[in-house]
Amino acid sequence: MEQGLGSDSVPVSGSDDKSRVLNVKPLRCLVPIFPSNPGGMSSISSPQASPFVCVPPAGPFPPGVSPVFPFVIPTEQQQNPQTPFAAPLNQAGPSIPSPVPITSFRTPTVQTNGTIGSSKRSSKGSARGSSQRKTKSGNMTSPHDVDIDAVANDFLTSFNLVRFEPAKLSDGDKESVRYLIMAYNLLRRRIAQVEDSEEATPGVTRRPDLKAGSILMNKKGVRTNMTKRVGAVPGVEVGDVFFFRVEMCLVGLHAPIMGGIDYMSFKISLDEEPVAVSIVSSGSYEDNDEDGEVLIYSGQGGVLRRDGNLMDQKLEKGNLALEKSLHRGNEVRVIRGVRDEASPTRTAKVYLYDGLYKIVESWVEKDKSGCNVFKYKLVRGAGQPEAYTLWKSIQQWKSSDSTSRVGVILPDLTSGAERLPVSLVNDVDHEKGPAHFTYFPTLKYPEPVDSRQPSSFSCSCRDGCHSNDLNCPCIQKNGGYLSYTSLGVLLSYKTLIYECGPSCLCPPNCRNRVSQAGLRVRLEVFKTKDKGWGLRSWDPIRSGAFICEYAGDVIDTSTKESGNQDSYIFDATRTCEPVELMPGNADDSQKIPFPLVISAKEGGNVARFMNHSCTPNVYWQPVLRDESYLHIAFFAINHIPPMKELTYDYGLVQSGKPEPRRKNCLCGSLKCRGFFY
DNA sequence: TAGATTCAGAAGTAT
DNA sequence: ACTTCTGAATCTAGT
Repeated sequence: MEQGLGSDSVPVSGSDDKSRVLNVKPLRCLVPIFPSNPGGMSSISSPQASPFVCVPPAGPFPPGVSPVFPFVIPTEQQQNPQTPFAAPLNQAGPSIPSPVPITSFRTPTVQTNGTIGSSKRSSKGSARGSSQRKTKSGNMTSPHDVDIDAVANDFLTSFNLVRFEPAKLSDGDKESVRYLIMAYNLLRRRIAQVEDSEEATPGVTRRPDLKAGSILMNKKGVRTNMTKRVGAVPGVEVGDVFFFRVEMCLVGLHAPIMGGIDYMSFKISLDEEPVAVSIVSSGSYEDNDEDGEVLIYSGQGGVLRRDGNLMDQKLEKGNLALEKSLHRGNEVRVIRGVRDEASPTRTAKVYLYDGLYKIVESWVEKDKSGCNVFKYKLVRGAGQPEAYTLWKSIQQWKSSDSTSRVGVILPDLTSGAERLPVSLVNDVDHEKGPAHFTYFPTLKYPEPVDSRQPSSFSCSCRDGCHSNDLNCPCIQKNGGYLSYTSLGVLLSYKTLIYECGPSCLCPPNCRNRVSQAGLRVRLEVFKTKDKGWGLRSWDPIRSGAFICEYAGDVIDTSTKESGNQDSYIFDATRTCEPVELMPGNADDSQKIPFPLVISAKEGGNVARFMNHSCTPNVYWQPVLRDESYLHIAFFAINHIPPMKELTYDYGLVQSGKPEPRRKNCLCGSLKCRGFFY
C-alpha cells in the first residue's frame, strides 16, 4: 500500500505549520517595479514590501507577459464613459481601473430581433421587471439600481454573436446543449449578482433561475430540441446533471417547468392519446427505489390542497399518459432529483438524467391519509451508462470508509491537509500511486506573509463583505460587485478577481475568500487509461463552482530557465484558446499583474493531477489577494457529472518564449490541436 | 443547525 | 384559467 507513496511523502495529519514541508526558494533577482500612476497603489507598496514585478493593472507589461482571457470578450462594447457609479469608485482610488458598468453595455439601438423586457412580458400585465422593483426601493436610488432587463439585453446581444444554427431548434447536439446550459447559468448568475447588490426586500423571494429561464425561453432561436419526442434527446447524455428545472426545459429533456410528468399526444388512427415521455423523481412523493434500476413513481395530483382537503388522484393528464405508456410500452426518460451534497443550502438539488426506462406495472394505493394514489413501476433499460446507481455507490463510499470499493490505494492522500479527504484510486492497472511529492493545499510564496506590509486597500468588514456595501474596498476593486454567490460560485468572468487577503479584517468564511476556503467537492486522484493520473469528483459540480487552486512553489523565472521542462509547471503567462464566445462584462482593463509560474513538482495539491484537454470542463482564473499575492483558482466551465475527469487547457506559450517539449494530446476532442506543453 | 412551511413563480395544457 | 415532484426565505423545533 505504501510503495508508491512512502509514509514520509505525506505531511503528518494535523500539522499546522505547512511551511515545514516547504522547500523555500527565495526570489532575489526580480527587480521591483511599481505603479507609476499617481496616488492609489503607489502609496501602499514600498519597494521593500514586494519582491515581485508590479505593473499597473492597465499595463504596460514586461516582455513575455500578456493578458489572459479565458473567454472571448466582445470588443466593441468597451469604454463607455456614461457610468452611474464611476464617480464613487474613482473617488475611492484613482489607480483602480474603472469598471465597465453593465449599463454601458446597453444597446438601445439594437432592437432588431426581439429584445426582451418590453414586448411580451410587460404587455401581459406582469410588468414587474424593472418598474416595479424601482418603486419598491422608493426614492432611495441604490448605487446598483440596475435594470435587469438591460442586463439581459446586453447578454443576449452577445449571445446573438454565436454561430447558432437554426436546425438545432428541433434537433440539438452535444455542443448546442452544452453551450445553452452554460449561457443560461451565466445569465442566471449575472442576474443574481445584480439582485444581490440591491437591498433585500423582506418577504420577497428572488428567483434568478426563473428570470433567466423566462428570458431564454421567450427568446427565439435559443432553445434546442423543441419538438417533443419519445426516447433519447440529442445532445443529452445519460449521466448528465442539471441544477435547475429550467435547464431541462431549455434543452428539451423535460418540458414542464414544475410538473413531474411530461407527455405528448400520439396519433393512433383517428384518435390521439397521450404518452409519457419523461418524468422527474424528486423524492417529495413517496417514490421508492429498490435497487437503483427500478423506480416506483407516484402519479400527480391529489396532494394536500390549500383548503386542507385531500383528494384522490385522477386518471388524467400525466397519470393517464403513464397508463397509456404502460400499455404502449414506450420508453420514458427518467430524471432523478437528489440532494446537492456539496451545497451548504440543504434544499439545493441536482437532477441526474438516468436514461430510458419502461413502465412495467401500475396500481392504485391508499396513502397515509387514505386517498388513492397511482403507482407506476419503471425498469431501467439495459446497456446504458451508469448514472443514478453510480450516485448511489458514491453515497455508500462516503458513508462506509470506501473499503468496499476496489482499487482504493489511499482513502485520503492529503492526510487531512484539506478539509475534505481526497481518495487515491487505481482500478486499471497495478501502479501503486504517483511519484513522490509533498502535499500542501496552497501556493507557497518564497517570502513569509508577515513580512509584507498590509495593504491600505484591505477591508474591515467584520461580518464578511457584502455586495451592497459600496464602501468596502474589496467590493470596489471587483467593479462594485461581489464576485461569488453564497455557494462559492463565480458570478461573472473577469480577467482578474480581487479577493480579501491576510490584512483584511473579514472572517475566513467571507464570501470574498472563496478560493481560500478549501475544497468543497469530494475529489479523487485516479489512474486514467492512457494519460497517467487524473482528477475527478464524486460530487456533481455546478457551472462556475470553485474547485481548487493550483498549489506549488512560486518559481523565479528570471533565474530558472523558464522552468518549462518541469511537467508540473503552471505558467500563468500562457494564453488559452478561448473556450467559448462569452458575453462580456469582463473588464478589459484588468490584467494579470505580474508573471506567475508555479512548480508543483516537489509539492502541491490535487490541481497538479489535472490533465490537459482541448475541450476542457475547467478553467483557471487569476485571483489577487491583498494586491500582492496572485493565485490561480480553478472553476467549472459547465456542470460536471460525478466521476467525469476534470481537465483544463494548459494553454500556449507566448510567441518569442522558448517552447517546452510538446506532448501528444490524448484528449480526443473534435477540436484537439494535437499537442500540449 | 436542520427540518418544515410558506409563497410567488411561469410554461404548458386544457377549457 | 388552472395545474404543477420549484426554490428561496422564513419559521420552528430541537439540541
